[in-house]
Amino acid sequence: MKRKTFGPVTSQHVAQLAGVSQSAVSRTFTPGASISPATREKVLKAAREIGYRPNAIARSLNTARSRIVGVVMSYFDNQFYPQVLEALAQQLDELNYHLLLFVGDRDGNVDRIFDQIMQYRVDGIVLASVSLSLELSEECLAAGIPVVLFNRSEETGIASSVNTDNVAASRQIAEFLLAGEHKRFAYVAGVADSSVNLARQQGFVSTLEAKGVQDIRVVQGDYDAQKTARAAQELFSSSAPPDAIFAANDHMALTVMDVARYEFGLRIPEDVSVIGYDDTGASGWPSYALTSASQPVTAMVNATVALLMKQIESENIEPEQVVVAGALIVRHSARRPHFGVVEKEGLSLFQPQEVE
Amino acid sequence: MKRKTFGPVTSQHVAQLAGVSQSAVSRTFTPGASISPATREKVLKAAREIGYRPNAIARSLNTARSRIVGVVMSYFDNQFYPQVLEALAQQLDELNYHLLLFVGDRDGNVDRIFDQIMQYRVDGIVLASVSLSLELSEECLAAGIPVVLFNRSEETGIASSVNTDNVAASRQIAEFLLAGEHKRFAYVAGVADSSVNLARQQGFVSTLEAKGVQDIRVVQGDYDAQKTARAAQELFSSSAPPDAIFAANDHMALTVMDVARYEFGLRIPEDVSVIGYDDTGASGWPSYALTSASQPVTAMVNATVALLMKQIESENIEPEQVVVAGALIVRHSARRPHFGVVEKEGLSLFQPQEVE
DNA sequence: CTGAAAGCGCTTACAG
DNA sequence: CTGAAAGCGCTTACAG
Repeated sequence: MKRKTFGPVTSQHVAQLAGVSQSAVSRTFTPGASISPATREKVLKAAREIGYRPNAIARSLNTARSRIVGVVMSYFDNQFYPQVLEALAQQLDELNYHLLLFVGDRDGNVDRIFDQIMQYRVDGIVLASVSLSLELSEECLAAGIPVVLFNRSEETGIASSVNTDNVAASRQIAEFLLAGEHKRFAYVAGVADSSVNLARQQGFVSTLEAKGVQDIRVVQGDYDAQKTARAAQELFSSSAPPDAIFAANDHMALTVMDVARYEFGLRIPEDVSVIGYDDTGASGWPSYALTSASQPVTAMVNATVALLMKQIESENIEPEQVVVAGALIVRHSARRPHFGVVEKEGLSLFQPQEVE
Repeated sequence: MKRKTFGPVTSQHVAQLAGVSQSAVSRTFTPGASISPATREKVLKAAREIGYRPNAIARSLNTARSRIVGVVMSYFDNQFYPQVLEALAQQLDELNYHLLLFVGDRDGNVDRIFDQIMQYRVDGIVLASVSLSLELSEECLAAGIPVVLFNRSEETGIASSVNTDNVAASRQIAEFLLAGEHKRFAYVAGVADSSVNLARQQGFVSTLEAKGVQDIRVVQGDYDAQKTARAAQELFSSSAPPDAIFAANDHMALTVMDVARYEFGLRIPEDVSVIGYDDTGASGWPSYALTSASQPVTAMVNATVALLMKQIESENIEPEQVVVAGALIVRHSARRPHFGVVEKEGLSLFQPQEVE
């Protein structure tokens, strides 16, 4: 005697039990299909009785919609990404889409991931992986599947993307530090050719230079804790160590803080100010109290999902670059200037009067 | 003129181009199927030419294997889970399985998730969600789909599970604290009826009681940062505050440390020792240097995937409870005893000689 | 080794 | 509103 509960239950079984055609069963589970309340009820009852659920796989085969979106992500160490993933899963779920997760491996094996994505005929994909974004997005676009780049962009403007205004926010950080009367500046860079790193570095450095600051040091953290620690050590052991450091993201900024305090005995912000980018959970922990440019997860994910849905629905894919508004969240890791910091909803923000 | 690249490419198209039957195409993409090298080559060439990739959806329809495993997870704030997710995605990918992510929502809406899972005919599911594990696992088991509970278990032993030895590890924590000559103990509990919380509390409290310790305080942190902060405040503002606190996981332990230091000006470990469970990334950061019972992510995920595969392959599901070995990682958040701490591979572990 | 054909569980024109 | 039937893109006995 088999222990199997019932084996797979199909619409046929339900039809039989309800005494209707298989089409009728299908229709009662297809929103908007034409079906009388009476037969609908019969079907529903039968379905409940034998525990029937439409087979989504079979459905996608003829609708040519899988209702699956692929998410390519890596760098889970950076709390920003898990936060994004959680929000993405929830929002997608509300729209009855599902999330197939691909972890970009360090080898940057684009082809393999692309292959998998294509095989599952995902309806869309969001690329939030550090490295392999560009190639992958081109391939997907070429294959006609909607893509949105998350927290990254590419020059050609061929793909849609969602970002905060990296240049503007980094300029603001420079101004904040300048207003705090810092003298020796350093930038801890992420992976050198990542779009957000480029934008942040440019916004920061060019603003400082415009104000006549010289000798801005740039070291490579590459979004990696170990490399960042080494970069920080290099900075702090130099003859004229910086008194103001902007790290391209929070994860690196926290590492810089730890090195400063525990390896060099520096006080923050008395001896050195540190600012990050992301405003990720740990940045708010009192042990760090990191001043950081926020990337509003919910708003960014909202925009991403909206973009994706629009593209999935409309045939022709019109690329769109969305920029979500962030703010410079002021905490205690950087000396505060004497002006420009305002209180808002329990947070301190840097919002100097725009003068020009 | 349409801009579409080619539209969906099917095995039919390839067959035509290669001058073979559609079956032949199918066979060249089915490992182990009987096909001559010659026609295989023809097919591969044609496939490459028009960019063909087998449709995984269609395939699963007749193999009755989706090669998808569902992962139900929540509580992404706790870094342990993102770490697990990343490892899971990678290991599954190596076996050519895919990961469909479900985020258990706060409302504990089991039915909805179960519904989605069933609709996609996932081949297996891993439950790593705090709340809704039990009901969900029962439903899935009843439906005949392999389940493994991750970092949780249930009494009936009907479902497979992967855990560390929560009772033993918590007993060890008690002994460590005792050896450090602490006097007033407290336990910060997770969600009261979660299996791991129960086990940790029991291991900790019963060991202390056996040694004659009285007045062990238990407060509820519920795996929630806010509640944990309140619980810690309660602890520290009492007349005889504890000098030794074990929090059911690292995430809560870090919060306790922050409250102790920044709200009560306590020194750690001079005034109070704090120990956690998980040995999650942030615990190693110098700002915390949390002493914690480790949950080896890779080993646990290995075991999970192995269990899942075994169950997917064999028809009858033999539930199995796997216990992965952890260790008490000694850092600086708790006073060290004068014996029992050994150095191993750059880490300090608590390994007193077993006497009894 | 190979092809014709049935079938996986659905959706969706098409007639009625 | 309803059912019979074709078809989605594959896999897999079955004959040869």
